Amino acid sequence: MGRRSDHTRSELRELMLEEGHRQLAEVGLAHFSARDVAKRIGYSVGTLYNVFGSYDELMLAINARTLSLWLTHLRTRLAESEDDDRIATLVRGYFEFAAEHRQTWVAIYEYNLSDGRPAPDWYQAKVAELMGVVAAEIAAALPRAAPDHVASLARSLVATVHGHCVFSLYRTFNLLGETQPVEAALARVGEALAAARALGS
Amino acid sequence: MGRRSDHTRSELRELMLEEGHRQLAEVGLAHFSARDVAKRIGYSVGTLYNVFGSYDELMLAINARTLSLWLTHLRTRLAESEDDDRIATLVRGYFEFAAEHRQTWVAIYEYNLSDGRPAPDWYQAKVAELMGVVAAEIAAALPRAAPDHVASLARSLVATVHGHCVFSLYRTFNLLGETQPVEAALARVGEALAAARALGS
DNA sequence: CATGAAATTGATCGGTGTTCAATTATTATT
DNA sequence: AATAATAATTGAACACCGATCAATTTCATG
Repeated sequence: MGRRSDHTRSELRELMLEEGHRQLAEVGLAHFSARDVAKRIGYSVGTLYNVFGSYDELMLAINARTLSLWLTHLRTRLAESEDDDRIATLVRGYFEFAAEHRQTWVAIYEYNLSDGRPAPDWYQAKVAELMGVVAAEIAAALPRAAPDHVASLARSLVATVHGHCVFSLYRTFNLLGETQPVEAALARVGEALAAARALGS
Repeated sequence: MGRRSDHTRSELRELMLEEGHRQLAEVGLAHFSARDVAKRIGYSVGTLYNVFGSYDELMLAINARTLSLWLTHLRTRLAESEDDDRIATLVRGYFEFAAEHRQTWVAIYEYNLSDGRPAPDWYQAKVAELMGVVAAEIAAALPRAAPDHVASLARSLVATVHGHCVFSLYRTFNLLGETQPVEAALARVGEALAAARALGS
């Protein structure tokens, strides 16, 4: 009983993406199932494969959606923040989003494409957009720095914050003696910026 | 045709662990299969489950083995290094090991126990041992620092290096314009130590 | 040699991603 | 309006996976 005109192709895609994202947030990557996503919106597995082509493409689309949500989260925090330390706002925003969207955030990093292929350009562009937001704030914080240096420092600082965030969320590494990962990350970022300023002036 | 006396229980465990580690290194976590491990050493699935009890315990044991290898790698590098910057040696050792043992190293972080249970104490102790090696070098580098401060800084610096290492190994995040992650990590660690020294003196 | 305990097996279960012939629904053509 | 062509949808089938457990085989003990 096909319902060819119930939804257009793009409506169907949107339906699956929405349900897929909800599903991933609920059960986590380990228990995520494309079959279930299809079932929950009342279609069969075959239709999902007709729309997305493969599990990889579905997961990529879901992760891209998470990246978009993350981007708007960061931009909103920047816009509404009273704090004039915009980089600290970014760091806190990084942790906030990861904590609030644990499962979908983790999936961004834990899902690797089959046989280790790199992500397609459109996806990498989304990641670059996120990095761009950071780079812009770092450029503002270091007016005298060269663009190359800013980009490279942005990557390094994101890596720094990411490392702290990962260690705070993964229970496997929860060494006893709790730390304050956000404060530690802020300290490391602050030191790096101070060092860059000292060198650049 | 059971071969009850071919191997003792611990020999069997060692066999499975060895083959499991080799298998994981070859095919990666995504294609790793307990069935295959059993088959390759000439036993059936049931026997593997008789020895390890569950997939979780097998993976935990394999990851623990990777941690041990990592530990000896770091200690060896420290012992044989001509460089008097022992912390730089540690940082380079971190990257070296991750690059040389990609699949098994990634599994340490990507394998999460079922339903999110925390790792058992004996496993967390292994992780703590690794952290201890780092903490010892940081304590030596900051003679005037309080032990609490050293431990907390050690965690933060490991997180920093880890973040850089992850970004350098995950192809999904390979933003164009390659960086030198090792150098960046060394710079961040150096700045943090300099800041700690400036504060502590 | 007999017996009972321990080790080993592999069929079985419910699940996964993926494929694809068959069916159904829509559109185009006559 | 009837028919042909096209597109969408289905779900059974396949080859895997982790996990279970009754049946079998091995071995030490009496």
